[in-house]
Amino acid sequence: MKLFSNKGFYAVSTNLIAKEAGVSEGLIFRHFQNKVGLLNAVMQMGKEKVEPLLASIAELPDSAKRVQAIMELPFHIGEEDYPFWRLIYSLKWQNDFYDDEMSKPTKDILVKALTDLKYADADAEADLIMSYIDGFATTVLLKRDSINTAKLLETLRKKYI
Amino acid sequence: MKLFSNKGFYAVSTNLIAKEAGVSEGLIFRHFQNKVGLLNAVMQMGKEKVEPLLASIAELPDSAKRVQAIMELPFHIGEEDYPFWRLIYSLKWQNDFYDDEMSKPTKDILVKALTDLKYADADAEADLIMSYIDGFATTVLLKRDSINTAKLLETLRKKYI
DNA sequence: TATATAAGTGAGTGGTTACTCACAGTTGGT
DNA sequence: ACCAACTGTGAGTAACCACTCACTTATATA
Repeated sequence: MKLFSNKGFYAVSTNLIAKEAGVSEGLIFRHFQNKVGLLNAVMQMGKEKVEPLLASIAELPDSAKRVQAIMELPFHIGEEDYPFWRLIYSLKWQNDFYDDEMSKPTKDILVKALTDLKYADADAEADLIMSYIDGFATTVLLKRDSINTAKLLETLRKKYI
Repeated sequence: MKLFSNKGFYAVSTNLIAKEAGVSEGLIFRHFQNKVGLLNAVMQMGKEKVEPLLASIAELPDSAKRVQAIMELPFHIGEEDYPFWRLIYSLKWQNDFYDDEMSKPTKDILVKALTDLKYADADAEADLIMSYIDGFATTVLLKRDSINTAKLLETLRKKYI
């Protein structure tokens, strides 16, 4: 996951992966059939870690808090999950792997919460917030060294809370 | 540019580039030395097209209009410039090519405009808007088929104007 | 302990990669 | 018309790619 997310799927060879993992190259193909199979397995692992987090947000009784929790998701990514999210976002930009469906559960939670809050056009509002999230994720994952993400979150909260 | 932006730098071979361009493979290396040289030339072309646009925004006398113009930049990308911007954003996610300096001129315009508008913390505010922009660009460049970007811009304007 | 199954290895495979180079054609100045 | 410099070609190259396979080692069950 670390290699894929840092260098990109095509830029990292199975030879390097095996070396970094301390196993033989052949083992990769016994377990995952091919390189894409390894990528899928790696993605599946990440997805299974994320799903319960999303489920816990969906269960929050306060609609406004649900919107807030979703919007602030990128700021609460743990250091250990950075490689996974970097991988997700970098794959977005490669035609072969782009999966539009992945963000749907998140948007659904948003639309429902915004409808509860009597927003006139909950769907359009949700699309806007989903765009924000992509932006926050980009900033947190790529610029955390050069900008203060805690301050960014603070500035965001002053606007919305 | 089209090939690099759709498939990613490492996923596209110089053989394919030459075929699509209708020239011999050797010509690529005569003109650009190596594959990275070609990428740089392609990026330089794009940058030179973008610079005058940014300069014209910087010259707007109304500070609020300058902020608005910057924030809405992704919504006004012409169809013909999509490949360039897709390339810029996809390269962001590859360690080898990430260039933090590229967005600096844009942020500088923002900080100056927000300072004129007497914002208490113009820098933090600018960082937030820069994040928004990354999000809008992601949406416009990747989801223009599945979501209505005109409506997204409309929803955004209702909030800020 | 015996045996079947699974996990792991590493040398080898054909195909592809970025890149080179000797050569051919085109251009522009005198 | 000549030459020098530039533009373009395509066959060739070593390195690397994802992937295979005959083989060895570890594990589980009875």
